[in-house]
Formats: sequence, structure tokens, C-alpha cells
Amino acid sequence: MQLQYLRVFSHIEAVARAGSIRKAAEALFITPSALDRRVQDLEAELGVALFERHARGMRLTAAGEVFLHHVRAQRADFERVQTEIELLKGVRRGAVGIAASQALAYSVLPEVINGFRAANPGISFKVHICDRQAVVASLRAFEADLGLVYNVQPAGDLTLLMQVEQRLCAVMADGHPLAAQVSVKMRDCVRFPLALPDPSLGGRAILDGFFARSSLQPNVVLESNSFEMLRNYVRGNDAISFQVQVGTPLARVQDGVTARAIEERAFPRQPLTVAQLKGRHLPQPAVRFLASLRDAL
Amino acid sequence: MQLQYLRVFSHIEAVARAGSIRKAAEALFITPSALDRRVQDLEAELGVALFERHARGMRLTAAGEVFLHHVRAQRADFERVQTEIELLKGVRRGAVGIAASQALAYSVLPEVINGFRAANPGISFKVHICDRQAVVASLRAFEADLGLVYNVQPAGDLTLLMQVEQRLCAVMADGHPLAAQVSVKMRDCVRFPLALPDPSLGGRAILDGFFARSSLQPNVVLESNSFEMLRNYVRGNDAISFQVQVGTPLARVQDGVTARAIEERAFPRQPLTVAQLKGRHLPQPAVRFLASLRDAL
DNA sequence: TGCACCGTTCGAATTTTTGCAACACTGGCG
DNA sequence: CGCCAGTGTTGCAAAAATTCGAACGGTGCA
Repeated sequence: MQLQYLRVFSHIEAVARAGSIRKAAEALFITPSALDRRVQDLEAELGVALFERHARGMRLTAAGEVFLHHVRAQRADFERVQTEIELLKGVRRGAVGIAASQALAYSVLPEVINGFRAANPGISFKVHICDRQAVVASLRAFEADLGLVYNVQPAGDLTLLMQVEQRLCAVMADGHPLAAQVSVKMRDCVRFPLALPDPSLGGRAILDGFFARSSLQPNVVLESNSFEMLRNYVRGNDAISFQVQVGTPLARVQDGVTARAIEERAFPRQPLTVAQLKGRHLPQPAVRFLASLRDAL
Repeated sequence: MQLQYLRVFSHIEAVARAGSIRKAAEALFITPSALDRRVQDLEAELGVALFERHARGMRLTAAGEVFLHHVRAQRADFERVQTEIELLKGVRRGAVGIAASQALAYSVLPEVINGFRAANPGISFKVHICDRQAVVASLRAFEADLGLVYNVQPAGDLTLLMQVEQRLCAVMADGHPLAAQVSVKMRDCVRFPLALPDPSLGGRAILDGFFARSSLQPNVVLESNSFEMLRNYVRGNDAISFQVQVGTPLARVQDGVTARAIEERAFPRQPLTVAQLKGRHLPQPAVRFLASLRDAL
């Protein structure tokens, strides 16, 4: 849904994204001339050039960046108001936008969302799984209400809503020799080939911290930026992978893969952080979901 | 300055204020029918009735209140973005909106603003002097950026930025017998007629607190809701008035009136509070002025 | 009951926005 | 060097939207 009166703002955003009036016009199903006039009118009303006219297209000026950010903030707030109004009508509808690290796609998010939707059937979710930088970028672009991320670098425009200490667990095939134990030691794990998350993923920093302090020699046979890839890999052999353990039953077997707690307690900790863009008013559904999340973790 | 594309929002506000389409239309220099369509179109786009149609006019529905608040917040934020952009152009312009209690109109605000404008000539001010409730109302309606008020009742939608403990001082004519002393005692003051601020003003609560605990019998000859009234009254006779002392030189004589510190230290304290609406992004000039205020108090 | 005031509707007039074609310009490439 | 594909921009006509003026239907008050 889009307010008639806010078309121009979308137009600006489209031009910024497309990088040229002609491409943006095509995406908006209008002619370049009409779009050009909208841009010029707005620039005249603001008294600033929003774009640098380049021979190959248009790039945002500093003022344009500021204004675009305002436009996005305004739209996000308008959508919040809309769900607020829906709530007034008695309809419990609305959507929660979430940007999260991959580790959460496995069990945490699906399960918490499931539980939440059982109690609030009208609320829908938009979950964007991506790396750390993209999570922050999603928050900044108002595409996501909540960001769930490891290893957060404290940025000035973020508000940390919640932090949960996380521990790693070892992931292995169901019939793996170590699966007979309730919990495993790293010393035992390194006797098997290891399939590790790559540095773009959350758990890797913990492992690096551990191996740096220990004398164990890991035999890394696979690195990947996909937890799913790692899980599916260890199913077929005796390799061991690692994953952040987030409030999920450890012993559960799923698709032939199981997880075991790691005994070492001196592991470097790395908190899972839930964050929002500073100064934003979260839509009501997002606030409620945050409470659900807090209960679950 | 007003964005063309936000006309409708102003229209809604006008209708809400005027209480009827016809009056609002008159104020906006358009016909009732045009305005009516704008309202109806917007209601259709939102899917909610913003107004209750009454035989004597229109009143906001709950949804209308919510939406109107959003509109005002949006406009305030847009104005902030505008000054942000002006700043980018190198122009240091902008306005700070202040709502404050009367006690501050005498010396604090004029002087702090004067000092601030010496350093920032481009910044203009809108100072609205009013009572406590109106200060909070101004903040809620986005008419003021900063509210300066005594005796603040902690409302949930306000953020307290700064609190300064205030003391009372005695105000009297320049040639008053007590003016010979550097500081005065309340015991001496009550030997003279008293001109007191009335309960709508900040200092009164402090005085009431004192007299309730003490055995002194005040001889109240004048109560007023205007500090200026009180000051001008004591100039012509031997009455004594009281005023909050806010970082101003005590001994200064102005228009035949002077002030003296009060010796009693057990006076109930009452903090001057600087507040903003919770969740707002203050415009840059307001932030800088707040720093000035902090230095001065 | 009558009157004053309200919001609302209709079709025409007006204003604004859009489309189309052409123009002027820049950067890359043969 | 000149061509060419790409850009933003402008003039004028067409289309769409907003606005106007006048009349209609309803409600509260004297």
C-alpha cells in the first residue's frame, strides 16, 4: 500500500537506486520527462540539488543522502502508524521485518516465529538472512525492524535491545562415534576432519579465539559461508562442524545430523545481539515479537 | 515553507483544529467541497474514518488522533532535515522552538539566547511562555523542541534532558530596608507584606512547602500569575515578592527592583527541568542550544 | 416548525501532471 | 578525430487530478 501523496518520495528513491532517470522511469512505468520534472520540482522546493548530474546518470549529493534517509524513516514510521490504526480497528495485523545472521535460520527463528504466530495469527514476517554488514544496512535502510547478529561492531546509530551469551556446539552425523557421548571435548573433535564456518559467519570468531590459545591442530577440510552446506556435508562422513547453540534442544536428530555440547567452559563467549536503528519507533508487532524472543532465549 | 506534496496533511490538521470542514476550508482559502474530497480520499486510502461526522462539525476519531500525531511528527522531522541540509550548504540557519515557564522569561532565557546568538547569528528562536500544562502540550504538538518547566509531573512521553536545582530569592524595591543586607531571612521577610506567585507558577510550591513547615504567618497582599506584575508591584512599596533564582547575578538592580538570596538552607528544592518529547530527533540548533543552556545553569 | 449549520454530491472549469518528440550534452570506442 | 550510445532536459499537446459553484439531505436548536 502506498499513499498517493508520497509518490514523489518513492520516485526519489527509485532514481537513487537505478542511478539514472531513464532506468528509474522504466521501473516506475512513467516517462523520463515526467520523472525528471518531479525531481526538479522537489529540488526547487527544497532549494538544494539532490543529485549530481553526471554524463552516465545521477548520483545522490550529500543533501540527497540526508533527504533519502528521511524519506525512508518517514515511510517506515507511516507503516508503523498504519498497523497502529489496524490495531485500533481490532484487527491484529501487521508485519515484522527481521534481518538476521545465517545461524539463526536453522532453528531459532523458525521456532520462535512459529510460536509467536500461534498466538498472533495476523502478524506476518519478512526474514532476510544475510551477513553482518547487510544486517546493519537493512536496519539503516528501514527494511528491517529488528537485526539479529553476532559479533556486532558497536555502531553509533544502533540501539542494542538484548544480548544473549552464546556457546558453540559440535555438529556431526547421527551415527558418528562422538555422538555416543552426551558432550564432547575439543581435544576429541580435532581427531576428526573439521568443517568450519568461514570468517563471514558468527561462530568462526569463537573458534579462531579458541585455536589461537590452544595447541590443538585442527584438520580443516571444508570452509563455507553456509551453515546448511556444512550440516549437509558432515552427514555423509565423520567430519565435525560447529554451530552456535541458541536455546535449541541439543540432542535432537534432524535429517541425520545431531549436535553435542562442548565441554570446555573457557571458550571465548560471543553474544548474540538484537538491535534496532536508534531513535526508531518500532511497530507494535515488532515490540511484541521482541518480548517473545526474550522469553525464548 | 511547505512541501507541495504534504498539503493534504496540513488540510487534515486544519480540519481537526477548526472542528468543521467549512471553517477549515475558509482558513485554507479553498471551498468546502474540495477539502471534503481530500479528507474522504485520504480516509479511503487509509481505510479508516479519521473523523466522526457530527451534525455540528467533525471530531477526530481515535485513528484520526494517531494519524494526526504522525503527521505532526513527520513535519517536525522534515523541518529538522531541512536545517540539516542548510547546514550542509554551509549556511548555519534554523530555528529553535522553546516552551517555558514564566519565571524564565525574566532573565535566564533572554540572556542565554543572547549569548547563543552572538556565536550563532543564523539561528532564530520561537519562545512560547506559558504554564506547565501548555509546555507539555507544546512539546506533544511538536510546536516546541525544548520545554523548560518547574514541577514537572513525569509523563511517559517525555525525556528529561537536564535538571537544575533551583533556590528562591526575595525580590524587593531598590530602596527597601532589607536591600541593605546581602542576604535575607524569611523571618525578616514576613514582617513585610508579601506578593506571591499564584499556584499556577513554579515558585509557589516551594513557598507553600516552607510555610506549611514553619510557624511564620505570611501577610499576603497580592497573588498573581504574572511575575512581571509582582515585580512591578513591589517597586512602589515595601512589599516583598519571591522568584526562582536561576543563575543570574543577585544584586543587580533593574528598573528599581533588586533581589536578595534567602538564608534558610532547609527550603524544599524544586528542580527546573529541561525536557523534550520522547523519541524525537532534535534539530541540530536545538541540540547546540541545549549545550549552551547546560553551560549557563 | 423553521432556521442555521453541517457534510456531501454533481458536472463544469481549472490546474497539475504526464506523454511524446526533439534537443543538447558527455564519455567511450573505433 | 568523429561517431554513437547513453544521459538529462525542454516545448507543447493530451490526460488526469483537483477545485469550484451550486444544490441536496440531514441534524440540532430556538
